[in-house]
Amino acid sequence: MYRPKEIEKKWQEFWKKEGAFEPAEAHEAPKMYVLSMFPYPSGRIHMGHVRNYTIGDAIARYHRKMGRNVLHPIGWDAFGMPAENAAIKHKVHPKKWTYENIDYMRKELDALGLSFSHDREFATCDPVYSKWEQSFIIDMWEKGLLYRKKAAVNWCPNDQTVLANEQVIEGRCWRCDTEVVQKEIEQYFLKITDYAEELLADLSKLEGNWPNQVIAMQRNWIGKSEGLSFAMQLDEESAQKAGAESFEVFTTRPDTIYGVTYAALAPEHPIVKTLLEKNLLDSDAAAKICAMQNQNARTRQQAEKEGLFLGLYAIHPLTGAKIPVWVANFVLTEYGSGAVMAVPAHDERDFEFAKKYDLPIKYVIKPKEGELDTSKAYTEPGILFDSGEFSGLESQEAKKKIIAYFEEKGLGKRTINYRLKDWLVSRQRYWGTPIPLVHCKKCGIVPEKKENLPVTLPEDVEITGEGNPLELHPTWKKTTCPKCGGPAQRETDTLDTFVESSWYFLRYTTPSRYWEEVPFRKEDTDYWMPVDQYIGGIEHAILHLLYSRFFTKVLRDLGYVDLDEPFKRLLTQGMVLKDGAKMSKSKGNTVDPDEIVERYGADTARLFILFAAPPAKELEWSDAGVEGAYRFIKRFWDRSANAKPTQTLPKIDHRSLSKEEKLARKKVYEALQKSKDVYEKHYAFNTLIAACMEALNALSDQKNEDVWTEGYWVLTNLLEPIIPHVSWEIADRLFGRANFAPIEVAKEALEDEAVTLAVTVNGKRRAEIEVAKDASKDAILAAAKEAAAKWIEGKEIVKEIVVPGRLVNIVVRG
RNA sequence: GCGGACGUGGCGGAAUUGGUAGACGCGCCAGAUUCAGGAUCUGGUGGGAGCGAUCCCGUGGAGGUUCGAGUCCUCUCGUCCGCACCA
Repeated sequence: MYRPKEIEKKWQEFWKKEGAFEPAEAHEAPKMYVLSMFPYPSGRIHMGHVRNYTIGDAIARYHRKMGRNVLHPIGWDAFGMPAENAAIKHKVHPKKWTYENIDYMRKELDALGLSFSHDREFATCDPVYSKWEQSFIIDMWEKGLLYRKKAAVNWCPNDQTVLANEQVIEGRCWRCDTEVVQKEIEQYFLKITDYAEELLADLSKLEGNWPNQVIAMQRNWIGKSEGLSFAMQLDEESAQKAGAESFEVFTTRPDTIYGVTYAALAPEHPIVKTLLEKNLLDSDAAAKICAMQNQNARTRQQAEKEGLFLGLYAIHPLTGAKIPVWVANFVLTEYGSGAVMAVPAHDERDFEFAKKYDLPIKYVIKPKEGELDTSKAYTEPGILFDSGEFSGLESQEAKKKIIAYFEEKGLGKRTINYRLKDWLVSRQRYWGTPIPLVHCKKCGIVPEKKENLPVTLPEDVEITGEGNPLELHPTWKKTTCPKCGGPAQRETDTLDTFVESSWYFLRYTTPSRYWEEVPFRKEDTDYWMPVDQYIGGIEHAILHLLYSRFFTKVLRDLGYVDLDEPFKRLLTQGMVLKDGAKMSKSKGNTVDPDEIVERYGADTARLFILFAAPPAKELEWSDAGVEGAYRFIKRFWDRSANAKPTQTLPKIDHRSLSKEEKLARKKVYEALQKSKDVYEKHYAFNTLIAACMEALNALSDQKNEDVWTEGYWVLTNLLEPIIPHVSWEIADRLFGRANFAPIEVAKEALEDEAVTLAVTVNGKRRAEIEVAKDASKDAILAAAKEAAAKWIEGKEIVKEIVVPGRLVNIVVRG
């Protein structure tokens, strides 16, 4: 009788007692670092976690059984706003709430039989973790990679904090979905833009090992574009009005420069501000511009193109023509220089704007073939005309020559622009890593001395949700200046929690007893890094994965690691759906993992999740499917009675077996052969499970005890990563687990002496023939013609094709 | 608009370099067992025609390459995801 509860409890206790999953500290055996993204301790695990950790666990267990030194750690991404929200709502301290959640969730994960190293477990809110994070932050400050500036930032009015660009989804807060507003405050930024080029270039190293989608998303996010930037000179009168001689513009289409008929500034452009301050625009115009400025990013995106003439004229740098200068709502202040040269003939946006305000449209590029259609913008490359000395050139060539001309004459220069912006890392929240900086009236902003780290959070705080508790604390921020010793104030901002998750994978490489002395040991990161297989949700395609790549490069340049990229292979697992929608509390379509484990056992939950869909695809929850998984395990358990205990793989004389016995062996070894690709290459666990099911079905059609025994020897090995508890129990009873090691494929079991070939006539399947494995082509053809006589009779045979082991195709005519 | 993924039975999904489409599981049908229900076991199950051996049609659609296409090429329709006035 299969009793999952007893078996699972037994082995979970055994694994714990034995410390069965701690990696060897010696750096001798070939290593395998398998990592599922660590969870936020929200309170309870959900099916997404179960899927994430089951996939990682299957991979880790496989490699362990193959004799590799496997690092498969777990930890807790423990800082963050939900803890504060819980504090506000339930009057419980964030620290208490967080650590209690961790204790509960650890039990839930253990109940799934996940083979984690528990020695290396930590929470990112542990002060001993903050200590090193603060140390890195100080290094970055000293290197100028962390800096402070006043900036218009994304402010979430609900969470009372700033958000990074990456955390604003369609104009709303990524966490609470509140509409984000703009606010100007002093903030800390990490200079991720210094690494834009390398972050972009190194994506090509990840190709083939990371999903294309993630690579494409990061490329797009970094958003590199090359072109020409130059100064548009204002005429004398305009310069006086604007209080500026010129303004900078950027274009990726210098080949269209002779088609410039106007210029457009962003509503926030300094020249526009000056005009407003000097009251040089009439009240209607001023009101209109203010309205544009006050539109948030989201509504502006959807708004119709709007603008107005500023009464200024610029000089075309090549033709000397007078170019009217407009303000326009479609010009983004944060990209490039916040101003554009407009070429309505060859840019859709400029065209739309020109049509609306009746501005001239001048075509200067024509297609290589065919007519120019002047009812719309022609945005493709082509041949230049009406472009002075550049007329007749192709776009590509003209771009180069025009940039060269500008550089030669000192008018402008070749420029690369990125969409990526510096990472805003400060948060006005309590439950985060304190930024280890001190404000001194005399010395300015000074880093805390490293020997004083960590700067820890005060515990006696009241969290109300209004303002920053560190700012409001009566004494915490009072300190002395690390430089001059005078009175000073601590920085009260804390770090974005994505900083913690940007290096946690390095921490795991070093045994916990060193954690007080070092963030991680170089010898350990040299051995373990990069992570061989990283597994997590696609929602981290940009945020976490880009920040981690950045941090790795920074830590490399600071001398901590010798590594360019942290994650060698990435698997983004699909969502878990119920009734076609993502499981969520608000939709009320969740399935509680604890209930499934309680009812069927962890092995059933794991089997169902790995069988129902390949890991990268969405997985539709099915109660009937879970029942099916449970039935399979029960059969697997019950039929193990057909095998006999042994310490060695039985020797079988293959030739003496019956057809059914041979087929059973074949299915068993086919599954074994498949397992290598599944566990090491494509992770299509569903197909391996199907192969094991076929093998069990085939074993059940015969009665040979040795074949049964051999079958279980192989199948408990293959299924151990997927359904570990029942596999350990059976393998322990039958084989003393002697089979938990690499197994050789018995080649004779895979080679049939007779093969079945399909006979097709003109590609249509007509018959089947059975021929000896080594039958000659002539013999096969003769058999095929006999079997397909009915379709060949009276017709001329044009061609005969024999595909060994597959089919025969006879092509006839008439 | 740009980028990515994808489209196969009632459902989830299988199908090496092009080589017997629908493995495996769910569901459904029938039978066995059981006091009953449930559970278990055995068999069947793409659609259509026929008593039947058999035949025809079938991988979103239309073409093409090929002895042979779910797989390759062209066009087209549709779904999902990400980014989006980025000059």
